[in-house]
Amino acid sequence: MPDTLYIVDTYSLIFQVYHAIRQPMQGTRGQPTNAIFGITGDLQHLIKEKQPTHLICAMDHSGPGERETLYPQYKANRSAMPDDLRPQIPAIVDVLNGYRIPVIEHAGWEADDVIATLARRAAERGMEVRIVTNDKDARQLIGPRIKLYNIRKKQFMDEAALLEDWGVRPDQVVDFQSLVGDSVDNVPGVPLVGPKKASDLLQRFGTLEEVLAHADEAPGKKLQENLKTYADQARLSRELVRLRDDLPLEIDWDKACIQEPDCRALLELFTDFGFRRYSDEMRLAVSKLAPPRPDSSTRTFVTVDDAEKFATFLAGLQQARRICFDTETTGIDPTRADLVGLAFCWEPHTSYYLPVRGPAGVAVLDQSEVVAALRPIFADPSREFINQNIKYDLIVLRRAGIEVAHIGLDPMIGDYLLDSGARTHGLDELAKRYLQRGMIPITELIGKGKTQLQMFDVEVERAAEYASEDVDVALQIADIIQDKLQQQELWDLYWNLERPLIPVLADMEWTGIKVDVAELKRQSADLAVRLDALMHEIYETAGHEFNIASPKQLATVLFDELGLPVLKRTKTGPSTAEDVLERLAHKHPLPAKIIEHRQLSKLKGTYLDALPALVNPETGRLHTSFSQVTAATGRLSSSDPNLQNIPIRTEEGRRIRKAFIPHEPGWKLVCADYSQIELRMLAHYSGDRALVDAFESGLDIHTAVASEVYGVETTDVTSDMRRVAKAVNFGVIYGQTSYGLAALLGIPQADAADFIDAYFLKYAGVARFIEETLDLAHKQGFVTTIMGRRREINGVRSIRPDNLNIAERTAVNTVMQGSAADLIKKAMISLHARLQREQHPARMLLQIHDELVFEAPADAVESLQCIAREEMTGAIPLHVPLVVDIKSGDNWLDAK
DNA sequence: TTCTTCACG
DNA sequence: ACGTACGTGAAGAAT
Repeated sequence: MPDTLYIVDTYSLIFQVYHAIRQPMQGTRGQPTNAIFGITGDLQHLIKEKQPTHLICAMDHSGPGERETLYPQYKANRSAMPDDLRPQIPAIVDVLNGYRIPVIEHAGWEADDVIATLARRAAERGMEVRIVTNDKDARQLIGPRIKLYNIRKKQFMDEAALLEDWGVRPDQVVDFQSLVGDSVDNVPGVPLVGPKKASDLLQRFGTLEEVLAHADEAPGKKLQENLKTYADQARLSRELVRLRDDLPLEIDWDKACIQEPDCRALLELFTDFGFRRYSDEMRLAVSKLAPPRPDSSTRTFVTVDDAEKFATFLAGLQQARRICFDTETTGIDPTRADLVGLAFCWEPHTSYYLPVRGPAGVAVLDQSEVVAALRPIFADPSREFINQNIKYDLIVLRRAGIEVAHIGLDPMIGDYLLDSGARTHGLDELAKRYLQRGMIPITELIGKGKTQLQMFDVEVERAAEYASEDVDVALQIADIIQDKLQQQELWDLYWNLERPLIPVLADMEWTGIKVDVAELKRQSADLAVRLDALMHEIYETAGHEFNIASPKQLATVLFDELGLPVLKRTKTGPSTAEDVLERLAHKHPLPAKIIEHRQLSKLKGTYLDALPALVNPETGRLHTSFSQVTAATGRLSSSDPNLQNIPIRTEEGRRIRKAFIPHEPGWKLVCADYSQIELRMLAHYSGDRALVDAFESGLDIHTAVASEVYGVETTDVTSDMRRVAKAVNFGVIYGQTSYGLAALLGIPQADAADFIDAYFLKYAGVARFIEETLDLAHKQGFVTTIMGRRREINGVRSIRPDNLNIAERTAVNTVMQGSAADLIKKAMISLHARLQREQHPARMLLQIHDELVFEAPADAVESLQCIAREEMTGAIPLHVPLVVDIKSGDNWLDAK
């Protein structure tokens, strides 16, 4: 492959994107950024998608050029640079520098001439050249190695494409333009000659001179006259249009090679411009620039591998009050992981590793002796234990027979509270951020992929080095994060909410939930039959077999073969998402069948077939993992398996819940749901009288809102009115647009807009709350939930058009979603404590954002309901009543 | 690894 | 010009 050079006509691109992005965009200091944003996107597209080996940006040099000397009116029709574009130019140069893309300009000549020169010289060196421009003048440069690239349409123009468009060869382009003229650049041309005539004439006579010489043979009297009268004007035009490709440029081709960008500089720029996504990407790139690992001689670690060393270690540990520890185990699922070793650190730079399992024949400690000796120390509430992701170790230790009484700071969770939007809160990441150092990657010990080893296969000394680094680093970082949490008034949130939640979640994960595997298999077999029949119907309807699960193949069938209209596109092609298929369903029988097939195969693949494989063979139950640090709003997330998205909305899906059952006969599942928790939060925050009243009245909230907005009695609210009101109620929480509401309800956008207006008129307090939230978000750069959780928000505009932008929707939604998350966490903690205190047999199993699932003996269900209702409704006093619906049953379906 | 789709609140 | 209601996780196809 020859080298490929992309030459960017930078100003051409700047004007394109400036005019393309009409929405006002502002950086953190209020400066306009739309063109910078557009250019950045274009550069990334070029670098990532086109993958050139070389890239150069050509820019006009300011000041009059030689063409003006030749023809003063040249480019006189070009409007001056807009005021909000000019200040963006230096910023764009900064971005180019950040990407280390050379900027080339040449006094007195335009970028076009620079481009022409670069293109010729590069082609002579054997490079493939692509010129990124919309400027028609550049078409004269097209050649065997030189093409134009239209970055907006993502299309190349070569000789063939040129012939198709203008009907001329590249060497005829100058003559073509001289005949036609160009009103934008104020190039005169010959009157009456447009693209079509110019093309005909040139095809017949070859060149401008020949056309002028044979003026008499041109069709039409007036045209013949014009060709004679304006001959000199055409010749002048030729001089204006013809580009110079012989500028005396000094080109350092090495500098034009694509280089690693200066990520730190770009991060700073993008942050200043308020480019959320780009700055996130850069932050990621910066974080990948691995800092050096400190010399291992700066810390010591002791491998405690005999009784004598163990005794010495224990004596030291006894003295320690604040202890960082970590477990090395046989796996990542704590409910089935066995101990391989334990690491401890209570003073910086000195740590200990206790191997209990190692490669064959290596001296290790006896696990039961270690456990027996450590048990009372972990159980001592006067000691504080800290660790990265301590919930994992709580479960591992419990499995090994150790309970941890007193938990201190988990740096992972602390970091999450400091910056809930950070991509990860892993220890290696924290080490980079807080200590500017790298760590031994686990893959260095056990490898990765298929050949991955077990921790106990690793030489004990190396395992010790790795494990002791972990605890040492975690302890140091814990101190730093603790300071930051205290400074930022987040300590209370950690200490009294997130920290006490850790053992609650550990308990829930440890307990797990029982599933009826036979029931899942029965349902799976049912669906297999239906899917098979459906598959054959689909093949028949389509006329041939194809992979129904492949959006790409499906798109070919729907849009190419059946000729159905493309209603929506994804980045890579026509969308086949459900809403699209739904709108196509009245045109053809296939889309409906696809929808059904998709739905059933989703249920089968994601739930019915996947869940049985995840049942822990030791416990016979499913043990999900709750993450406390994943959702930026403060919600929990659930994975491996995700038990927060078990189907409920369709009949077939709902049925899956029949397979979730209590772990013992005679027990029941109990579900306790907060009713309209986020809307109640909205009422609480806004204090809106009408909304608070609606909740106090105890009426169905959607009916109440419909009655208010439509101005009818609640008894006269139709189901359609309620449906609209319900959508708007959700819309307020999400930061709706009239477009979105209209699409959702299938009503005209104007109607949707009218309803939204009417809503905000009735609920003016809600409108005020949104305004205040946005003001605050803009001023302080973050929003806060009811318990003081913070989420950083970038990109809230100071001057807003009708709709909220993404950052603004996020800001408003986070206050409600996050506050609801705080509330249920608080409830979980007090509920858990109370069940324990009262020695209640019930166990909390799952949390699904506004719902808790328990299991309890049948005769304890009633008391559980009382306790749950009391603790949940009373978790945090609000300005509106909280309502909790509770049901019980023999399985999750019956308990909902 | 990334994209698309779809399950939930 | 682009996208279109917030927040998640998993599966399967394509790259």
